[in-house]
Amino acid sequence: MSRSTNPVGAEAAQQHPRATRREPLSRERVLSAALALVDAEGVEALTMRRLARDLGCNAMALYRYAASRDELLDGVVETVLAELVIAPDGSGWEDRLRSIAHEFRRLALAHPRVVPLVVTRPLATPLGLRPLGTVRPLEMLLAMLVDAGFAPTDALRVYRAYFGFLYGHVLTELQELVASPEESDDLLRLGLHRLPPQEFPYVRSLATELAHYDGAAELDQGLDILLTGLSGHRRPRTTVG
Amino acid sequence: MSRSTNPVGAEAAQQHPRATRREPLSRERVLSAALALVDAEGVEALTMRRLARDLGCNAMALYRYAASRDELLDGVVETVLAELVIAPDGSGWEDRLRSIAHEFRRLALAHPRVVPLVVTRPLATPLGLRPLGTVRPLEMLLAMLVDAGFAPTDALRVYRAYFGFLYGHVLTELQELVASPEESDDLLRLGLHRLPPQEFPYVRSLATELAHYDGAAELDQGLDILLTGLSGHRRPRTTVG
DNA sequence: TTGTGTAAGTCTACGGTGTAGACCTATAGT
DNA sequence: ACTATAGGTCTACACCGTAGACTTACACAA
Repeated sequence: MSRSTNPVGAEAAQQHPRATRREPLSRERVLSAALALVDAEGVEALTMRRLARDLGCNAMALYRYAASRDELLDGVVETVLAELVIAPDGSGWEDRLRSIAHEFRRLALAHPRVVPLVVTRPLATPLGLRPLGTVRPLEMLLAMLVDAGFAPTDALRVYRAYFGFLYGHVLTELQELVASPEESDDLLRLGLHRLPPQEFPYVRSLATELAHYDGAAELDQGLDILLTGLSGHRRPRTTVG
Repeated sequence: MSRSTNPVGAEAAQQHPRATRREPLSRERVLSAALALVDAEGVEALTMRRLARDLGCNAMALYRYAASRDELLDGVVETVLAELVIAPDGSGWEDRLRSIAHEFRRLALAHPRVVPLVVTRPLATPLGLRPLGTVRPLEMLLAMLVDAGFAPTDALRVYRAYFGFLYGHVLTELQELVASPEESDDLLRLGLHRLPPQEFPYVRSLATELAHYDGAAELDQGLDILLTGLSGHRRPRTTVG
């Protein structure tokens, strides 16, 4: 964020609406407009000129707040991830992981067109060079797990298994897109009628199950498997009652 | 660089283009060149003009073999996924899932820059409208699981959990990118020195573990958890072995 | 032979893209 | 009053995907 005026002098924040045609730009305003645009029309719609138009400014003005389009995309990811609230203390680490997982799923469903960015952007950038907001969930989860009694190394392993599972679940759930929601026939809704019947008998026969995916339930089942597996394999140093 | 390959003049009229006409284009040739380009320089390097240059033809010629750049990307995904060999019968479903998982991981490591496409492209297209080569693994796994005694509905659930886990693992493993492989210090290799120490104590302290990720081992541990979990929760109709 | 249809590839052009660099302009600090 | 600077604009460039018309080369019927 921009460094505000020093608290030494009187706050000179007198802003005259005359001075600026519209309320002034800011990184936050730019990023939230960018997120809105991606949510509404997808990543490819986020161009500098288009975003500038939405904000009522010149395209080049955006470069004061993001060094490039790529950094803009990173900023969008950061903005979404900042919404991920880590459940407060008071419950065991398993319950907290459960809660965070559902929170993450909620975010993914709220911003489905950002998900590709979330899972993909980190692949291009080494950990230490990523936007801080992207690394923060990792740090917070490690802290939580260590706090719950895990040795740091085990905490990292749990984190990896857990977040990998989470990414995978979200991707899987979002893949169950319906081609034409208004269509009543499940086969048609998913476009499955275009698959050669003799080559894809099972996929076609599972049209109904494919069309109705209870993501929350499936997430819970996965968490059951994962958490009991993690508890069984490597226990925290201290038992958390 | 002359017409040495085809001395007979009967059907060897190939003089006009500035570059010597090599063997004719084909969808396979185009896609394999596209894959090579993505492997070498990343997705953003795959432009029509650049690919055409690599193939020694005009950019517009490519449209005879792919309707658009997007379809080209789908083709690249299909090409990679076609390499995924499903283990033959003779072993139990759990062993086969294990083998396929390692095969998938091998592919991901062999084509890291294609992975974003693999996990991301399906999000844009409903199941039935995807390239057939993309749906084939789903069909094959369903067939295998049903063959192993699962009810189709359970097979689908297993598939979802399994492939979700697989996607997640691969994404997680590929995220452990080293900024500068030649650097000896783990902290520096991952660029972790740029993280504020007081805000990211755990991430920084785990530099060594982050830099040395035994992906195969972690995959196996995850598979252990997943498969025992799956066996425990929903059994096949008939007991195998 | 000639004519014709067709597939493969080329050329040109259009509207769009990210962004470098020069420029403008209103304000803050001296 | 002067000037430095931050915020925003303008212009320009190289590149992008691709529509549409054009050029071939060749198979085959007459």
